[in-house]
Amino acid sequence: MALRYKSLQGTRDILPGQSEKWRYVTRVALETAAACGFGEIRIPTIERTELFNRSVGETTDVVQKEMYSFVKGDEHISLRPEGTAGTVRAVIENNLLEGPHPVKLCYILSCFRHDRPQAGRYREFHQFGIECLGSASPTADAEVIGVAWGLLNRLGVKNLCLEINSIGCPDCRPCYNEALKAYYEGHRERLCKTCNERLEKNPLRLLDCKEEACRALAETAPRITEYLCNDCGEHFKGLKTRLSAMGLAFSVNPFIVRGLDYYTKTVFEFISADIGAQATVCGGGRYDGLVGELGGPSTPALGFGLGLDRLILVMEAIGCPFPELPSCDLYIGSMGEEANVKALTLATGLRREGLFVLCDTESRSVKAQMRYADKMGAAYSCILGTQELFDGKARIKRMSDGGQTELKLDCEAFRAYLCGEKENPA
RNA sequence: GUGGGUAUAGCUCAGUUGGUUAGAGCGCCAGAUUGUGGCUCUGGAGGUCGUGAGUUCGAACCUCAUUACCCACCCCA
Repeated sequence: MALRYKSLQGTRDILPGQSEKWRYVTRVALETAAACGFGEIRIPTIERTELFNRSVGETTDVVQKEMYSFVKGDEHISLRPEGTAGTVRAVIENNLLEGPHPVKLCYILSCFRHDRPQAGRYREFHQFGIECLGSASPTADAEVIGVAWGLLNRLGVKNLCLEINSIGCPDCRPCYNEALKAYYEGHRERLCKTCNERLEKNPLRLLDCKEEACRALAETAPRITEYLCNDCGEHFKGLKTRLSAMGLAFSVNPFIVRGLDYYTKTVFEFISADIGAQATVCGGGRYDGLVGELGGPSTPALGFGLGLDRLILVMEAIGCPFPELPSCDLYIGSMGEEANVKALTLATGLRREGLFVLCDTESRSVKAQMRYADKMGAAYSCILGTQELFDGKARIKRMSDGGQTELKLDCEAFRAYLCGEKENPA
């Protein structure tokens, strides 16, 4: 069959069977955040393009080649490529910083980036994120990382590596950049083509190049941890102390730099070995300059984005348990018009009592109806015909062993029987 | 944006050196004497072999192009 319409490249449908996993993961995420005081915020999918240029960074790949942007009237608009920019905009616009500090928010949203899709990378992808604004303390950093850690633990994801780094602040990073440039200048001919270009604009990026030669050079490059100013150094030390005290295993990876321009001081990633090359399940860090940059009061802040698509891939890869699907309590089959109406009214009454009840809509044979009940996984079934209507009684059948019980043909009798059986399964 | 791989039924896949009406398993629908599922048996529906050209007497198979998917680069969640 030639399909007339297909979903766009890099987008996908999440069907029943899969969607329950998403509901479970998002519920646990919001609960975990709520327990640390993060309230849910819902923000628009579209914002002014300028907002992302400003926050994510004019020179980043995300802004330069991955944003879905369009012009409507005289407005330049983009689908959000991440959640932090819109959240910070909302915080400023709604004066949340006038309230108690820190301001703690979380969200579940989809983001859009025009990348080439591959394993764990989609053009529309989903994030759970949290943002904590108004605290400069390493305690805030530890708490934010702790939320991601707590969520992963509750979901049974125990095999991610937490890697942290500090990329300094406007006081100390320029010195480090200079040191990096000086180091690499002497090795230009050994660097790959893109790294030669990166050397001018953003030397930090040379550190996470995957080319063999570049990696070798990165090994002996100056370490940012040795160039941090006193404030950044103390902050990083404070974070490590707190993570250890919380029992979070981490490693310092001096090669973690992030692709968004707004990060300062702490950056971190949770990395999986089970889902292919796109291994970062959660990434985040501090962005002390962003609120001011977007026109708000100068405010230290940090947050993370956690990729739900990748998280669920990891959970499936390592066999994490998901809650069982609700199962059908009763299938009510019927023969003939009158019985069909009776089956529907009985089902309606039982559903009102919270039971999961199916009934026939196709007027199929009894055999076909029973097959259907079996395929739907009904725990009990019953067939209504003229005899049952005449007697005011019907036999209900336990599908697991075929045992039958006669019941009065009314909602209360069925409810009492089914609930009794649920409490004391045979 | 750059590479590599793949494309046959709803799903997973066969399809011999190019040779008649293109196959299996699973799934779906139905039947196996009266109104009862699972196991078994039988039957049915469902494919212009991703799309478009070309080579050939003849193409699912060979060539080219194109699209989509998968994987990797890049980037990041």
